[in-house]
Amino acid sequence: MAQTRRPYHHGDLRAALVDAGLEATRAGGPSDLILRDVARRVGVSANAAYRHFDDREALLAAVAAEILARVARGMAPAEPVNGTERTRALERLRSVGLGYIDFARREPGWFSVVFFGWRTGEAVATPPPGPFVALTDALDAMVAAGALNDAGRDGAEWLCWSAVHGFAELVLRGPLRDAPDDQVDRLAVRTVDAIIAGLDA
Amino acid sequence: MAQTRRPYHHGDLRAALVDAGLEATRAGGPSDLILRDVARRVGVSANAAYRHFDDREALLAAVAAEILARVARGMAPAEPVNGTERTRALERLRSVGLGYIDFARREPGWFSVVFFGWRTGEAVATPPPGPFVALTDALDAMVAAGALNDAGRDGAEWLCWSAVHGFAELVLRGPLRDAPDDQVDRLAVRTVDAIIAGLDA
DNA sequence: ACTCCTATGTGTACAGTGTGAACATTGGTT
DNA sequence: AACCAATGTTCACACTGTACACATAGGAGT
Repeated sequence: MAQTRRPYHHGDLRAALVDAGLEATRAGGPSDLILRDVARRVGVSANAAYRHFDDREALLAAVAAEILARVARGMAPAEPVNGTERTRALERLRSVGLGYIDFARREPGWFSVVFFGWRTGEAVATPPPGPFVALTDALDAMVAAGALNDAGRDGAEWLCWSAVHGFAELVLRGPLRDAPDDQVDRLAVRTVDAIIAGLDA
Repeated sequence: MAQTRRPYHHGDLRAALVDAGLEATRAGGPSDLILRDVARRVGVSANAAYRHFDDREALLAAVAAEILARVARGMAPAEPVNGTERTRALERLRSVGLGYIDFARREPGWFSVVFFGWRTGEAVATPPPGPFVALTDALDAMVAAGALNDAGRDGAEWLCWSAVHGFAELVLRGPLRDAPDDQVDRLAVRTVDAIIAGLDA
C-alpha cells in the first residue's frame, strides 16, 4: 500500500506552530517554547518557522495572542441577577478579580506567557483586551450602581490589576507556592475584597 | 619590566563572581546572567565557576542573596516621630510598601532577580528575610497602635505584598511601562493606601 | 625542608539553542 | 506549458551550560 507521502508544503504551518506552541508552554511558561522543538513536533525543519515568524519572540507573541483570544472567548458573562444593582456590580467586579487568579492557578504556563511573559521592549505596552475590558466594564458598572465614586474610579484598573496579578505571582513563583489550596482560596478572596474596599479610600 | 603575572589562583573567586553577577544582572535581570560572560569578566575560565557553584542557578541564587543583603542593610529605620502612635504606624507601613515599589523602579534588574526571578522548583519558597520582616513588623505595629484589628491582621502580609508586587510588575513589564513618572508616583501611593485601607474590610 | 594532598583553575568536548544564507519544491497565475 | 512567488530544507555559525580529564599551587604533616 502506498504510504501517504507527507506533502512538501504543510498546509497551514502557521496555525500548527501556534498550536504546538500552546502545548509547549502550557506547563512551564514562555521559557519552554523551544523553536526547534516546536518545529520538530509539527514535523517540519527548524527554519521553516521563519517563513511565518520573524523570530522566536514573534512566535511567542502569536501564542500569547491565541491564549488571550481563548480566555476572552471563555469568559462567561454569567452575571448574578439577584440582589440590588449595587451588590450585583460588586459581585461582578469580585468575580473578574477571582477569575484572573483562578486562571493563573489553573493554567500557570499560559498565564505566564500572556501576562508580561515576554521581555522584548516593544511588546504589549497596551493592556491585553479581553480581561482588561472586563475589568474596566465591571468598574464602570460599580460607578453606575453608586458603589464607587468618581475619585475612586480614577485609575482603579491599575489598583485592581496590581492586587490580583501580584497575588497570582506570589502563588505561582513566590512564597505562597506551597501553600495548601484552601488557604490560597481564602487569601484570594481576602485580597480581592480588600483592594475593592480600598478603592475609595 | 616584569609584567605582573596573574596568579593561577584568584584569591577570592567566589566573591568576584558574585560581584560580576551583580553588574551583569543590574540592567536586564536574571536572564542577563551568562555564566561564561561572568567568568570572562573576572578573567577566569568558564568552568572555574563550578568550583564555587553547582550551577548557573546556584550563582544566580548567590547574587540574589547578596542583593537582598544590601537591600536589608540599606533599609533606613527612619520612622517618623511626629503624630499619634496610630498615624506613625500607618506611615511606617506606607513607607514599607512605597519602598518596595521604589526599589523595583530604581533597580529593575536586581528586583527581578530577587523577587521570584528564578524558576527552579526548590528555590525560595520561604520569603526573603529583609523586606518581609519589615512588612510584618510594620503590620504588628499597626495592631499595637490600634489601627488594625486581629481579623484584619491575619494574612495581611500577603495582601500587602500582592498589591505592591503586582504594581511593580505592571510598571516594569506591564502596561504601565511607558507611563510618565509622576503618574506612576500617584498610582503607587493610591495602590498602597488602597490595600491598607482594605485590610479590615 | 621535603612530600603529598586537596582545593582551585584550565582545556577540550559535546549537546543543544536561535538564526542567517543558499538551495529545493511546489501551487497558482499568465 | 512556463514561470514565479511562497514555502520548506540543508548547511553553517556563534553562542550557551556543563561534564571530564588535566594542571597548578598552597598548606599540613613528617
